[in-house]
Amino acid sequence: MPASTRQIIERCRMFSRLAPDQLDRLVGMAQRREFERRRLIFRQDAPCPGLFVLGDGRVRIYNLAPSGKEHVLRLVGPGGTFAEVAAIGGFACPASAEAMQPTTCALLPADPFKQALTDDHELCLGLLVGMAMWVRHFVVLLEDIVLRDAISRVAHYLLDTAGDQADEVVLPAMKRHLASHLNLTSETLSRTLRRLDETGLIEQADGRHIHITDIESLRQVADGMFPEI
Amino acid sequence: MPASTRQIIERCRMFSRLAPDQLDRLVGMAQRREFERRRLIFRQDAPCPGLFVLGDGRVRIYNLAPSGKEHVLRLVGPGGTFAEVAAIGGFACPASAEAMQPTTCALLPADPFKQALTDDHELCLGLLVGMAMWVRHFVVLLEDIVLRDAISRVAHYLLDTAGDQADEVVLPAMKRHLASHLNLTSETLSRTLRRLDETGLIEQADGRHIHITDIESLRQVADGMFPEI
DNA sequence: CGAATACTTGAAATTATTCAAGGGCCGTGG
DNA sequence: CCACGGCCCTTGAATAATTTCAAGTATTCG
Repeated sequence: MPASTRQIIERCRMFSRLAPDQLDRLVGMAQRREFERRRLIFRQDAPCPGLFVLGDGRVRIYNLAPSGKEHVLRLVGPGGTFAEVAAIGGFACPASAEAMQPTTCALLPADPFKQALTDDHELCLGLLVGMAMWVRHFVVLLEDIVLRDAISRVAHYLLDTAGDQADEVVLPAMKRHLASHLNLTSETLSRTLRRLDETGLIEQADGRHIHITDIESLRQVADGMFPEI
Repeated sequence: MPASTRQIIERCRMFSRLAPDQLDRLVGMAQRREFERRRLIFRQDAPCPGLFVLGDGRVRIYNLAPSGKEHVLRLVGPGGTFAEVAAIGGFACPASAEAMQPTTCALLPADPFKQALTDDHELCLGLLVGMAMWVRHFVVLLEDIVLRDAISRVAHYLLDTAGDQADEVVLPAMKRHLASHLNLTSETLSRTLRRLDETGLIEQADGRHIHITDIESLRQVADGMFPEI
């Protein structure tokens, strides 16, 4: 059963602190948008249509270099948002977005949304805090790419994606997109996972599932100490 | 003549849209902080003391990997702010900060500043927009590092730093810090600048000053087309 | 002026990429 | 139900970009 536009907005983490009538206002301006698998949602440098709230499906935010190389900036899942920054700042989309699966979104158009921000202090405050969290996540990604080598990056990603308790990782995208996100080629990611598997730190069940078998050692690898065997 | 704490806050780009009484409130909570050259302002993972507004001097925001490698995340000049994100989000400093020159700041302590954000809608809105700009700049940096090779990165940095009209670049930090910012070693930066100089796209006057002699070609280099000579 | 630090340059080493080819999974259609 | 074609993933070998190491020169600060 597909989520209603209201449900999409209510379930969004960015809006979890809002009061009912504030939510109402957002629901009032929201436009429902559906995308089939592989459909382009918006293109880099196009005017930003507004803030997208993701209900079902998955979206890949990516950038293309003139050379043709692609970088996956974010992988957004249900409850997440995208194009927030461009919608708020009023500039063009800094990246492209594509639906990786059949996807349902609520679109909060840029102008009414900015008006709501101007009128509604709570909304503004909530978004500010939400954005701060987002920036931190982003800084971590940058530092990962710059300060860690391939194997540390992959180890850190697995630990981060598994969450605090779990030792089971479900990869949220094709490996070549994950690789691009971590600034690796898919070949390097493949080789790196094999090394981690061969040294007994993880087990690659099927293509999408990875089991962490030695979390302590994996943490050491993430911190730059690969145990020489 | 050193700027007063009030002047520091009035001249800050982030607060340029604020009305006088809103500025007053910030000035009221501000603490003046001075740092000598090379002095650590705060350390990565320490509790965030608040939002720093930079009056005079220069500050380097950087991160250290366990391996010892350093990455310069930002170079902040007069009128800029730092530690905004941690102050707003209420988490620990994601990086360290060091004064590169004798530096004067106004510190807006985290708790009163957050209170001001809660009370003052204009302030909140201004900061939200300011932060959106900052995120965009940051995304550009990440895409630079990931999608461009060394020579394109340097060319792009020079064009960006020169501004729209000017063809004169004044480097805001030691070359090894610039190199780290662009995720290069200082050796690679040195070699890259020499290549650009030898091909006649730039002229290295003295250590700190670079003159752009062929802006069109430099743009092409930034877009990944290095003219094979 | 002198010591410390920053910058440049060349040669060697290394990591990750590129190129090339084979294997595996999945959905479609017979 | 099985065969076919397409795409994704894996693996190995060769390549290339950047780093590291080492040494010398220039600059800056006290």
